[in-house]
Amino acid sequence: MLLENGLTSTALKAKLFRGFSDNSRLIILEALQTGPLTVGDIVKTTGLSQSNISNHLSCLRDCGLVSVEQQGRFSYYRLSDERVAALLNLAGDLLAEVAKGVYECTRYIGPTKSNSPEIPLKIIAD
Amino acid sequence: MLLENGLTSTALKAKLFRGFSDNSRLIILEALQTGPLTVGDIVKTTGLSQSNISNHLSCLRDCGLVSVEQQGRFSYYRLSDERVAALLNLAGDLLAEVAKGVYECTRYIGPTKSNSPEIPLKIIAD
DNA sequence: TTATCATATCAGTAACTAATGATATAATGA
DNA sequence: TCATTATATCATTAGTTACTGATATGATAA
Repeated sequence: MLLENGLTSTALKAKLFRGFSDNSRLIILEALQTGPLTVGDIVKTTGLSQSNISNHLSCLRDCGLVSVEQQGRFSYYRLSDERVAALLNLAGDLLAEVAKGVYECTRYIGPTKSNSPEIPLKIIAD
Repeated sequence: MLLENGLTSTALKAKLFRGFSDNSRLIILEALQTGPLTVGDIVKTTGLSQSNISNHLSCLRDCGLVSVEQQGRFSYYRLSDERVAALLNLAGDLLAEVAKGVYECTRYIGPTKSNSPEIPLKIIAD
């Protein structure tokens, strides 16, 4: 389907998946699966820098994956819909049963610098 | 959870989502939702170049999202599991009802060169 | 007001990756 | 064998993007 702006629905879907495809964003989304959190809470639980988290939250908010509620100086973030969590869980199932190869995949979908282990990849399941 | 190689399950999940986060890969996956196709079939239906498609298929195959069956000179590719299609469909639901903002989002999750419309983005839903 | 706290914004940089074009491999048919 | 077909591989390049550090905004309290 071609939309009025020239983007196909497939291109939009790819953009949506990009929201989930970054390690830091995924860490944030999974932290929010436990319930609403302030930015400070997320800083504490994830160890990511404040500006990094704010940048990602801005992105996730614009895309509609999370929502915010202001309370004084605090911003409470939460997942905007239970289907966001459903997508995360379905991906977990895929990872466990279907997409085990992701573990060893270093082509295109390579580990980012911050996640690169010094030790070489090693298969722990057979 | 920290795995033996230093990768967390969250980092693995991010890698998995990257398989779905590229426009060309998604075009290929959605083409395969109609059934098994050869590389040549995918070239015809998508208009992408052969080497580009082969590169992406190699990636998708390594990760376990698609599987191949060789028949003579032809390689028949198909989605490896119905849950791959399920994830695509769930993303479609999210796009329609929750993540409408992706449409306008130009921060981080920006349109790639090949998908950039010359005309500016315009909201068609209110 | 002034200081402090919580969060947001932004430019610059380093790193990542998709696409191309050339080439390699491998199977089939003449 | 030689030509053709189908697919795979690979280096290069151009474009994308995550992170940092500095700064801005805005709310609360002293």
